[in-house]
Amino acid sequence: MPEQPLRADARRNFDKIIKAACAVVAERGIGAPMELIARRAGVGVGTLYRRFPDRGALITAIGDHYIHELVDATRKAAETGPDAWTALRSLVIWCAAPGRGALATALADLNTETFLSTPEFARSREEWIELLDGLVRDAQAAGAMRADAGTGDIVLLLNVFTCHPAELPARVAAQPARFLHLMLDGLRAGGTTELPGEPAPP
Amino acid sequence: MPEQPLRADARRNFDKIIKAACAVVAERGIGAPMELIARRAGVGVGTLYRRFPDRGALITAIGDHYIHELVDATRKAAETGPDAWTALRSLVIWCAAPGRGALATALADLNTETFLSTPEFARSREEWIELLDGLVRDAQAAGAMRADAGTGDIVLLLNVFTCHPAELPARVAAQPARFLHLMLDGLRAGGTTELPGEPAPP
DNA sequence: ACTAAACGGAATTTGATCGTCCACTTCGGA
DNA sequence: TCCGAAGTGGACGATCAAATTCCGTTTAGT
Repeated sequence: MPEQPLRADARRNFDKIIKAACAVVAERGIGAPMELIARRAGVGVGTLYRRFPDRGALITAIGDHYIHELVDATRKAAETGPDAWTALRSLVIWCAAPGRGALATALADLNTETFLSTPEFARSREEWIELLDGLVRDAQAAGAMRADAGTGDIVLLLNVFTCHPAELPARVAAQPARFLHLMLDGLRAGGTTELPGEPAPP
Repeated sequence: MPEQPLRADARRNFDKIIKAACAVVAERGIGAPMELIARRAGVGVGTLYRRFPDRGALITAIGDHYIHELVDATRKAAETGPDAWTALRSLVIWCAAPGRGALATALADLNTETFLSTPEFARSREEWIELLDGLVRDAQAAGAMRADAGTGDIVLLLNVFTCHPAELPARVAAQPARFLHLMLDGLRAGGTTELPGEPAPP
């Protein structure tokens, strides 16, 4: 989101930095060393600091980037999937892709005072919840998803699934799909266990 | 595991330290500040260092403590549960109890060079796998558990579920049972999705 | 009552990360 | 082609958190 048009090379570096920062933050969390990020981007710390005055600015940029990607992916899934359940499933898989979920978890550590309270962020978030909610309702109406779980459950399930990869055994990281499917089956209609507690609100 | 008989008060502190260390490591991982552990145990850092020359020694002690608890819990579940599936289910729930799973994940970060390669540890681990394997086979033979998932899958599913609580949204931490049940249903016989990949070996 | 053992926590040491600064390089318009 | 603004990398000094040591004081146990 640079205000002034950047010079071509600077623009390139900006992108490289965001990308690297996403990866590194996913691996090491919000407090990852700035230098590590710079290195990963193939750039000097000086360059990093020129574009983002401090860690806060960088993290904000990452969060912004992430929420937009998320909304896009959700919308695309809704449009593409032959039916709501399929869309839901592919969205969940998208969210849990290596690094993506971890990034989300890391970002969740953010103080609420940060950009998480920005009206712009709030709007994106709401948009996302709404899309997701629509999918869930449709999937349930179609009888594909058990009625005793809600949108909030999905969000939480995702959170549960998405540890920092660094903390996962290699084999899980290597084929997360297998375990995701186990969980997804748990959500399908015809679940045999009565779930304890209340459906979590979004 | 003190060699020489300790003075009564020292023995008491030893236990308090192990307990506190388990809790703190579960919350903050392997690298948790030693002072935090000491404080949590209601003890000075000096005392902590008197008993455990360095962090390594403390972590080793914790790991040792944990693997034994795990084997015991598994054996007890096998003996108690009216059937294998019930035993399996209650064991999984035991493992994912607040703090327990997180401790396991934290310990998994350990370098293999550490005590994880101790013959004694290896033996305990094997014992555990064997017990678990027996339960899984029985549950599958009884038709209660889908045949396309194995012991290794359970171990990994547990790993997936057990992030550091510090990194989980409060609501997940507050009622993990709900999400566990979703996953457990995914494991029950009659799963509707063909799982990708191979059953993970233990 | 006496001594070896244990205690707590202040003080010191160590190591890591931050963010600044500046000499050098590159882009892109004239 | 040339020049200045914009951009770059990375060494450097300040800061800080945590590890570990040290020692005067307290306590268990005989």
